[in-house]
Amino acid sequence: MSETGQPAPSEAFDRDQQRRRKRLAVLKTAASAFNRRGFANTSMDDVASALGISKPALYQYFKSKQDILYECHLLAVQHGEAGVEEGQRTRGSGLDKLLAYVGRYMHGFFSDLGSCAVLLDVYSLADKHRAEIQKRRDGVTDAVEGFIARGIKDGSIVERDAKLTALFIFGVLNWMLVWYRPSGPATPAQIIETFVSLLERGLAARASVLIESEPKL
Amino acid sequence: MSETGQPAPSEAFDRDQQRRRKRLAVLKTAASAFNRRGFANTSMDDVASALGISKPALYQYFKSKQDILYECHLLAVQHGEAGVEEGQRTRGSGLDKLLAYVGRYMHGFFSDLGSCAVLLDVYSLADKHRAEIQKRRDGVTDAVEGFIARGIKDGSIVERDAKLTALFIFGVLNWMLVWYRPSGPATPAQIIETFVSLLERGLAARASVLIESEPKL
DNA sequence: ACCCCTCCCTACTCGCTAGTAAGTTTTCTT
DNA sequence: AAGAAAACTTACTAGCGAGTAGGGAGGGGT
Repeated sequence: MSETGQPAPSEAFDRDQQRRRKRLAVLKTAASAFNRRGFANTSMDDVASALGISKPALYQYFKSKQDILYECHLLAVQHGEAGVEEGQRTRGSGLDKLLAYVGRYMHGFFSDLGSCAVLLDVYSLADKHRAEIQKRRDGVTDAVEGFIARGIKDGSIVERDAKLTALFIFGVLNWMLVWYRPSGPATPAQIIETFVSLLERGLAARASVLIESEPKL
Repeated sequence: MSETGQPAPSEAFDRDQQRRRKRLAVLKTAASAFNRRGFANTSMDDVASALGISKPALYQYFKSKQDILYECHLLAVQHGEAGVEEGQRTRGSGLDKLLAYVGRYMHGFFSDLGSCAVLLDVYSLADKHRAEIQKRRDGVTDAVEGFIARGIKDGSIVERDAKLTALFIFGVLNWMLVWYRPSGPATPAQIIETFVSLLERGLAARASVLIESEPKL
């Protein structure tokens, strides 16, 4: 009926496809620069010349500089929320749920977006956007604290302040955005394995992980 | 001999003293704002009105906005270096040295400067200052990695990548600057205790800490 | 009483950059 | 081939904020 009648624009190089790819390239380039040098220290001209185009070309894909930042934050918070869902889905102790969250979040962070996400510079967002991001972040924080509180109750996590423990974990995770470069020496898999086991040993009430390595001497 | 002959300006209200106190107030106010909202989002007018004075008054104490940032970074890196010295002074395993570093750093962070330190926005520094700060930070990083490597060798730290482990720790420590408020619910002592024991358990080859809590069930 | 020094104010300048206007090249359609 | 739409360019505008000029108030020394 109301279909526009286009014969499914076929091939891999139709207009919209290209447009989306270019848009993503802008997002990635900008995010990388934002993470490296900071949002305010990155001009739109910087982003443009990094892509080999001129500034106004950027405005075909994003309404404003803040809009780019907003989408970066959206991606980051979506990964957080995906991690929370993973934790809720996971059957087991509070610790199991927590580690499921951490694993899912890190996996998302590394895989699908190089490092499009930004965490700092929330304040650079327009009030309306900032409120939304803050609220969704708070949701993630609450859920993670919930996993920890549950773990403390069920005995899988050694007794400790749930809020402080959450801040400990967020520190580890958020700092990745500052130092991680896809070109760096460590592979995502190594990073995930190291960090998860550091957290697991630090939190676990039972020293289950100790088994895997014989004591030296 | 070459003393200026002033009869030691006596009391608590001599000129220089007041000046230094005002200067410190500027530094603390600015640093707090920088940490909260970011360097670029904080105008000199903001800082001034937070102190109840006008912008040009600030320029009596600091040459430029960047100068304030530079001193914040100096304070931060000095605490890092003090931690490294503490670690080097400490006799014992690599783990002991590492934990001495962490403890000293956190203690310095909380006590003497509320939160004057800034870590992000290194890029907002002038090139010359940035180079210095980066270099000194690299020194701290190397030393911490050294503690970890030593701990891996002497068996006090469970085998793991020293660089990644250092990044894990720096994440925890650096993120404090973002969330810590002196007015917050947790006391510095609680935070130090919780974080140090989380790190110790995560890193230690022997589960020495387990002794302190009876297994539940 | 006078001067001078410190401190701080109001009222500017000037550079930098986000965003826009208007024209040009490219690319798809028919 | 013609024409229209999309993509991108150069050349601007406008506003924000760091830093400054220059003046005024207060206090301590002589």
